[in-house]
Amino acid sequence: MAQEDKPIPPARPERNDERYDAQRIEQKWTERWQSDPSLYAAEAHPTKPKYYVLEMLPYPSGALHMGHVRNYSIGDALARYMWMNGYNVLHPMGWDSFGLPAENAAIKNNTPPKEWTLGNIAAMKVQMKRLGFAYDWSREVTTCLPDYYRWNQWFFLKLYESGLAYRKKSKVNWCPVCCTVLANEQVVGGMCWRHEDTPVEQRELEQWFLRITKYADELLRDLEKLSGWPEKVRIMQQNWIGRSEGTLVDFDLGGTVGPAGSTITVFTTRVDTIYGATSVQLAPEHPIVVDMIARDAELRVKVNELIAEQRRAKEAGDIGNIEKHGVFTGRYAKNPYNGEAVPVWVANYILMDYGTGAIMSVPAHDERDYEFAKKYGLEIRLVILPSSSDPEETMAEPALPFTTMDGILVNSGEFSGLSCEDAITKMSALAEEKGFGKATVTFRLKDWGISRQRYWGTPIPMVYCDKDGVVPVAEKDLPIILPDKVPITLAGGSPLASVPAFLNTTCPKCGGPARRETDTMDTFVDSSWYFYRYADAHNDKAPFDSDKIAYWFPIDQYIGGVEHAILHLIYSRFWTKFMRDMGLVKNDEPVKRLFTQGMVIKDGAKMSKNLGNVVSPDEMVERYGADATRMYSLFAAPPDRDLDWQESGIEGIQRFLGRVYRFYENHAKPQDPDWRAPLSAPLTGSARRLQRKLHQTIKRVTDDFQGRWHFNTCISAIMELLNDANRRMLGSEDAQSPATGALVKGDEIPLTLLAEVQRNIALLLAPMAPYLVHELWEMTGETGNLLKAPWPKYDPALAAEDEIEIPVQVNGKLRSVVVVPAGASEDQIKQAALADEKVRAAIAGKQVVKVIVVPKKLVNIVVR
RNA sequence: GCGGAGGUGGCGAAAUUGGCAGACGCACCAGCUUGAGGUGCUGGCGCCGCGAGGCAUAGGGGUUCAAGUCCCCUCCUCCGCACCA
Repeated sequence: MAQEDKPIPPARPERNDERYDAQRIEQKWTERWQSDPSLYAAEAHPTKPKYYVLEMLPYPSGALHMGHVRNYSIGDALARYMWMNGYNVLHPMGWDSFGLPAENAAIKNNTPPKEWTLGNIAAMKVQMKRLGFAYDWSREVTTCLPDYYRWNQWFFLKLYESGLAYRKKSKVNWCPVCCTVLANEQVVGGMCWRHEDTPVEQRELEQWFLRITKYADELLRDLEKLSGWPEKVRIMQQNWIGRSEGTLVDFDLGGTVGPAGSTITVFTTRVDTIYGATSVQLAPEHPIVVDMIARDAELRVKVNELIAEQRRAKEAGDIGNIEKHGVFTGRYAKNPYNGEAVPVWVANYILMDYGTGAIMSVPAHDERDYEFAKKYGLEIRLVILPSSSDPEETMAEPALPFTTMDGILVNSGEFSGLSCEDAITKMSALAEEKGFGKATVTFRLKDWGISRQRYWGTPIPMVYCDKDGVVPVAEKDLPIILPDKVPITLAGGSPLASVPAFLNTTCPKCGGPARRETDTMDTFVDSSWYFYRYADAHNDKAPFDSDKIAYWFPIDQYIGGVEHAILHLIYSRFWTKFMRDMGLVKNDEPVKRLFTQGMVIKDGAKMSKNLGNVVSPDEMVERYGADATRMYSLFAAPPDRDLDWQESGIEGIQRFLGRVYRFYENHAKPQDPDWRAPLSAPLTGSARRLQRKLHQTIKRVTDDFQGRWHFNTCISAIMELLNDANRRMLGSEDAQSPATGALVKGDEIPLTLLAEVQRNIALLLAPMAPYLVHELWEMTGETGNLLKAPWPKYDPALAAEDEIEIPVQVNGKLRSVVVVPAGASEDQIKQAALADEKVRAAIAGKQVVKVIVVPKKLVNIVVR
C-alpha cells in the first residue's frame, strides 16, 4: 500500500485524491450506531402508517452465508426506503435456534448445545451489525430460550384443549442419521431433507400430531387471497394440499377374513367408470391384506415381496416408476352398482397413505390400470365413449386407455347415455342413498407430526400418569425448562428420557408419580409464529398483546428463500388460522406480500463446501467493505433471479463507491455561501441537462423501489447520473473560482446545482449503502438522522425533455435520427423526418406508400 | 409425465405499454496520469465487411408498417410435484 516515506505530493486545491477507505468509514459509523440502540426502534405510539418488513430469521449455524447477505440486503433496503418515506417501520431479527446441528456439534466438540448456539448467535450478530443492517434489536427473538419456547408450550396446551393436538401410533418417517422422526414435508424424494444421501426408514411410533387437516380447505381457499405472493409458491402449496374430489364405494368381500372386516372401501375420482371395474387392488399394507396373510403363508410371502419392492422404491425416491407387480388373493368383492364379483388383488403401486389404500381397477379408462391389466391378462371393459359433435365419431371406439372426461357412458346400466360429469353426481348420490358409499374429498396434506426424539427443542408439556393417563401440564407450571446437563448420543430414543430429574414428576391431576413426555417439538413450531412475538417481544403474561398484533399485522412484506415455500409458510398460515379461531389475532393470513429471492451461486453452481466455491461474507466485508458487498448483491442480478457471484463484479462496485466518494471530496463545499442558495434562474445548456438527468434519476430509482424491485437498474441509473455529472465537470476545474465556488468554464454548472446532485445521490443510495452515505451526508454539512431524511421527490417538469430524438425507419430499417421539440405534433415530426437528408437519400426514387408516426417514439416510412 | 421459471455480446445483465436491441457493470484493447501499481482518467468494444452496408435476442414458422416482447411448433437449462387412484 501507500509508502509513507515518499514526499507528499503538493496539495491540489480542487482535486482531492484521498482514497475511499471503506474500512475507516464503516468503523466510524458502526461505533456511532452502536452507541444509539434506539436508532431503528419502531415507535411506541405511532401516529404514522406502519410498515412491517420481515426477513426470514436464520438458523445460527455460526456464520452468515451469501444467501443471508442477499436476503437481508433486500429487506434492509426496503426498510430504509420505507423509513425515508415516513412509515413507522418494524424491522426485527431473531434466531431459529433449536435444532439438530447444535446436538451434532455437542457430540463432536463436547460443547453443550446451549453454549454452542448462544456463541454462534453472538458471532452472527456481530456480522449483521458489521453489515449495517438496521434491525430493532430490542425485539430480538431467540427461540431456544425459555421466554420464547414457553409460549410454544402454552400454544400446545391450547391446541390440545381444542382437540387440535392428539397422540397417535403411526408409521413414521425415521431418519437414521438424525435419529428422529420427520414430517412428510421433511422427506424429499425418499431422503431426509437434511441428509440427501440418507434414505428415510419407516417405523411405528407414538407421536403427537397437530390437526392441520382441519384447515385444509381454508388453507387452499385462502391462497386465492394472497395476490401478493408469487404464483409459483401458491401453486406449490396448492399441490401440496392436494385436494381431490371423489367417491367412496364399498365393495363387499362376502365374509370376513379377520378383524379388519369384510368391506373394502375404495376411493375413486371417476365413479362414472365403475361399470368397467374388473378388479379391486389393495395396498400391500392394507389391513384386510394383513388379515389375509395372517392365515395364508403362500400369499404372505408374495405380499411381503410387494411390500419390500414398494419400500425400496420409496426409499430410492422413485415410487413413480416402480415396475408394477401384483398378486391375486383368491377372493372376490362385489361391485355394489352391478352386483358383479371382481377379483381382489394386492399391488405394489397402491399406496396405503393416500385415499383408502384400495382402488377399483378400470383398465379401459386409467393408464395404470390398463398397464396392469395387460400384464396380468385382466379383462378390459369399455364403458365410456368419446362424445363429439360428429355422431359417427362418437360411436367409434377410442384408443385405450381412454381417460378424459369428455365422454358418454355405455354398458353402465341405468347410467348409460349420461355424460361423465352427470354420471359422477348421480352415481355418488345413489351410493349415499343406498348406503354403500358417498361423495367425499381427500387431501394429500396430512396432519403435522411434531414429536422429535431429540434433546435440543421445546419440551412437549404433557405428563403420563399410570392412573390418569395422558395429562397436560398446568398452565401455571410453564415453562417446562429444558434441562442443561443432558448426555447427548445418537443412540436413538429421546435424550431427555435419561434425565431422571426431568423425567420423573407428579401428575397434575392426582399428584401421584408420573413421567414427563420426553420428546421435543419440531422446530417448525418455533418458526410458525415467531413474527408475532416481534410485535411484543418481552411480554411475560401472554405470547403477545392482541392489540399490538392488530396494529402491526399482517406483515407487509416477507422476504426469504423459496425453499420455505411449503413447510414454513404453510405451517405459519395454519398457526395464524388457529390463533384467529382462539381469538388471539384478527387477521386470517400472516403475510400480505411474499418475495422469494434467487439463490447465490458461484461458477454456475450452488455454493457448497463440497464444490469449494463458497464465498465468505466476512472476507468480502474485509476486502471491499459492507457497502460494496451489499450493493453488489443488489446489483449483480434482479433479486428474484439467481445471482452468480463474481469477484470482479464486486470490484466494479467498489470502484463506483470510490467515484461517488471522490465526487464529494472534490466538490463538496458546504462552507461556501452559495451552497444553499436557491437556483436564481431557469437553467440552460449543460446545467439544465444535468438537472434533468437528476430528476429523471430520482424518478427511475423511486419507480423501481415502488414497483418491481429491480435494484440492479436503480444502481445503474445512479451510476449514469454520476457519470453524467463527472463528464460535465470535466475541464471546468481551471476556471473554478474558490471565491465564488462557481464552476464557470464552458459548461457552467452552478454550485447550487452541484450541491443538489450531491445531496440526492446520497439520498438515493441511502437504502443500499448506508455507511458511505452517512459519511457523505456529514461531508455535505447535513446533520441529523439520515433515516428521517425524506426520500427525494422529482419534479416532472424538470425531468421532462425539451427536445427528443426520433428514430426514422424506412421499411422498418433505421436510416436516421431527427431531433424535434418534445411537444412536436405528428405532422411536424413527419415533416422533419421527410426533410432529413439521409432519409431523402433512402427514399429517393421510390414511392412513399405510408408514413407511420408514433409521437415521442419513431417514424416509419413505408416505400415501394 | 404434470406444473413453473428461464435461454439476449467474451461474462453479469438492460430494453417496465409491440416502437433506435445490448443501458449499467465486468473482462479486453488503445491512449493519458503516476517514481511505481491489483491506482486514477479518457476513448473503443455484438458479429461479418476496407467501405457503403448486411446479419443478429435458442431454432423454425406466423401476425404487424414495426417483434427480444404477441401467436403456433421444436430444442435446451433450472426448480417444484409425480403411479395421489
